[in-house]
Amino acid sequence: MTDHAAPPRIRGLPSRLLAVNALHADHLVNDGLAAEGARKWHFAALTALTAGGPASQSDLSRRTGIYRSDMVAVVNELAERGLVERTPDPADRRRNVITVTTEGRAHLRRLDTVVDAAQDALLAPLDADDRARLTDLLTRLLDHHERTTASAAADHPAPDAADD
Amino acid sequence: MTDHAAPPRIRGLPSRLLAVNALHADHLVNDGLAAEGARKWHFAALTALTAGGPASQSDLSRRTGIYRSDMVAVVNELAERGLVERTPDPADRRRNVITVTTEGRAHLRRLDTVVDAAQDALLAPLDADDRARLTDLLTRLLDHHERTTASAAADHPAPDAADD
DNA sequence: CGCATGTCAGGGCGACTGACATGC
DNA sequence: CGCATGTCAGTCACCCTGACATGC
Repeated sequence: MTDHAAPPRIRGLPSRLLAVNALHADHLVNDGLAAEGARKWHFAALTALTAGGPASQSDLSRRTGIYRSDMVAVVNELAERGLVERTPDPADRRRNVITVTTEGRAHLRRLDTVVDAAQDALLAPLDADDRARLTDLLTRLLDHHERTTASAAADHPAPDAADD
Repeated sequence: MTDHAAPPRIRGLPSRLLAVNALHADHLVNDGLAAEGARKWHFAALTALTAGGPASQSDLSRRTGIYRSDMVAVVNELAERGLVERTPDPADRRRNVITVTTEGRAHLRRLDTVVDAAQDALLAPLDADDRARLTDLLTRLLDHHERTTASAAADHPAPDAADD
């Protein structure tokens, strides 16, 4: 082979490494979820609801990092499939209270295994120690940038669970 | 504060950590480049050209990870601004040979400092050792998945410089 | 012939911005 | 009054799939 591979300058750029790896990770997760007829947002919303209890759409938006405007469609889809219920909040008539159904919980259980499998495929080349190191480093990065971003911004949710 | 933060289950998912951090990184890089009137692709293409020498658009596509179909627009924009030149290849009349101009090199020098600054902002919370660790882990992940993906796929470029 | 190149047309998804009616 | 909520409409970048004409 000649010398025309991608320049190391660009290959090793942290921002690029993050982007490309995130792409691969996304494919793994999306492919898995697609097999169950779901997408990242369904998983994120169901997880947030199961872990944090019933919530308004705005709450859900903040918990998951999905925009309020996009949350409408997500809840619609989940509701159509009977995975959540959307009922008006008697205490605050602006709100809908979103609740997971029993089927929703069952569905989430299946999604969980699929997502776990994807994480495993993603991290395949790393042993347990390296996985922990990577998670730790990424978490520290995230915390830092969430803190930094926190000051600005009013409408958009704290980038929380933009991804699976 | 109450207990309604994002569920740890989702917060700590490697695929999500990658996605959210990649988003932050993208913003940093894009904002920096925007100040110079450029975008990721411009930087990627100019870098590849400068490092690897003149190339056809297909070559460039393979080097950078930008799809052939999208490369057209990138080269158009760079050419309009006089940063590259597109000349027919006499040896193979299907091809255009793309060459960086002097202005292109000067421009890239400015982009380089901007991108470096973005990397620095991105990695701010990590010391030199941790940065090296992170880069190493991400590189290993990338190598693994490139190898795995390599078997399939014909048309699309090896995901190389999809970012910045 | 099969294969590569440049080009265009277009789909799909996700991030993101407004605006607006309703209700607090 | 200002502010939050749910909703709709729509932009933009990126990822990705064809298809097609030309030339090797």
